[in-house]
Amino acid sequence: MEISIPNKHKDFFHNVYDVVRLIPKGRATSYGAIAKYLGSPKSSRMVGWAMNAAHQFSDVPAHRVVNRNGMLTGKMHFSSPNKMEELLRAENVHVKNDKIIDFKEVNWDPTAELEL
DNA sequence: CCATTGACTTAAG
DNA sequence: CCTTAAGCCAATG
Repeated sequence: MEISIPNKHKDFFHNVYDVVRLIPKGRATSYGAIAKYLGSPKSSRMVGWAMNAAHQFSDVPAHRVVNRNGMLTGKMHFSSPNKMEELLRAENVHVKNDKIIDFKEVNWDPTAELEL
């Protein structure tokens, strides 16, 4: 029987996964930052969609990807609604009221860090 | 093919 | 900082 892996080697999704894997521990980035790094600043939603499929990969720390406001918008998509928050907290990232405290300090911009 | 939805972003108040 | 409205793009029905 065939494996249910939806994709192969398109680009956007694969690209997103690569960037997310590069996010340092204890850091976080936003969907828009990734989208912008990929050349489509307006495709922030697509990044989120890609992350939804990213759960198939163990190397993609989706918990390090939050929205621009530092809010854990995707927490409900994890195995448990609290899983994302715990993962972040385990990396010394303080989360309060479903959003990252001092997000500006833990924010990791691929465009700046990777110096495209 | 058209309509709806969504792990978003930006702008305006 | 919070709310509302509009824009954007692909997947899904």
